[in-house]
Formats: sequence, structure tokens, C-alpha cells
Amino acid sequence: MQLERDFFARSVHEVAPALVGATLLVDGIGGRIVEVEAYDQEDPASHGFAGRTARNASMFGPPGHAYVYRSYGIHWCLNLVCDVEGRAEAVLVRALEPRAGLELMRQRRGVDADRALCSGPGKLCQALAVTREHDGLALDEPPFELYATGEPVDVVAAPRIGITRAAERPWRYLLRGSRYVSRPAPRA
DNA sequence: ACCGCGATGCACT
DNA sequence: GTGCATCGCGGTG
Repeated sequence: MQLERDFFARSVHEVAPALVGATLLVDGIGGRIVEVEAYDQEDPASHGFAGRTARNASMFGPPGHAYVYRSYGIHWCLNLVCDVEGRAEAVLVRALEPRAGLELMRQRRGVDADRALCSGPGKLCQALAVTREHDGLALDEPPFELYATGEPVDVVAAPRIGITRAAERPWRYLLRGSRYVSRPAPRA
């Protein structure tokens, strides 16, 4: 079942865990989402925290669109924009379990192991060929496809990765037991 | 298993 | 000029 745009028209703290297990494709290439992080307007680690700029404009809505930015000058990172009354909220897609287009992913990534194809936000953008051209595009139109989970999903919450501010907030959500995440969840 | 570092773009909290 | 919502490599236990 295709996720509609209004799936995203609510708090990122509801949307982020609900996205674990969904299927994300870009031009038919992709897989099952196994790891995401939530970023909200009051979050010092969020690009939206300091207000709207040209770079982060698509993070301010409308919901159901992509926010793509360059990270560390090298990688691209893909966010799915949520929205509560004009606030900047988005889900960073951090890892996929590859399911469609594995051979093309291997070519784009230059590695063979399935586990190395989409196990990180920069990696999955390279595997799915997501770039600035995708910034602001609607998620329910080509080249994007987004499908709801078919089965019940066991989601684990953990602290976010790679940030220096508000690093303690447990807003990273993982599919329990998945070997395709960027890093395993801390031991409980 | 850990840790350090270089690559590289671009907005500055 | 500095600091990242990163990655992969090469060093050391």
C-alpha cells in the first residue's frame, strides 16, 4: 500500500518509528527501511533549529516531500519531511535492507557485500543515486515509491549517531535484529 | 575490537 | 576560518 502524503502531516515523533519496515524505492532501486532518526524544530542538532535558509527550505514543508543535503562535503543524506503547523521536522533515512536493484547498487557503491550497500545515510544515497536533484520532490510521485509495512514490526529506540548536540535523545529507531543497520543498537 | 585521520562542500547555532 | 545528521582505510590491541 502506497503511503500518502498526509501520512507525513503529523509529528515526526509519530512518523519516524512508523516508517521502520516501510519500503523505499528511487527509480525502482531500494528496499526496506531498517533505521531512521527524528529531527524536530526545537532540536539543537536539527538543521531547522536556527530557522529557514535556502539550504534547509524544503525541511519547512510541505510534508511528504524529500529534504536532501550534502554532508561533510562528500555524502548526500535523504530526509522525509513531516510537518506540524509550519514547524521544520524530518526523518533522516539511515539504512535500508537492500531488496531491489542490488546489482546496480553494487556498481554505484563499488562494494559487493549486501550489508555494505545501504548501511548508512551517505551509503544509501549513493546506492539509490539520491542527490540535490531530489531535494523538494514529492514522495508519492516518481522517482520515489514508498510502501507501508506488510507485517507487524518490532522497533527499537536508541540515541542518535554522529551528532554533538542533544546526543542523548533516543530518537533513532531500528528494526530489531536487522543486520543491515549502520551500527547495532546499544545493549539494553 | 577499538581509534585516528583524510577526503571534500558549504553554511555559519 | 571552523565545524559538521559521514565513510573507509590503516594503525593498534
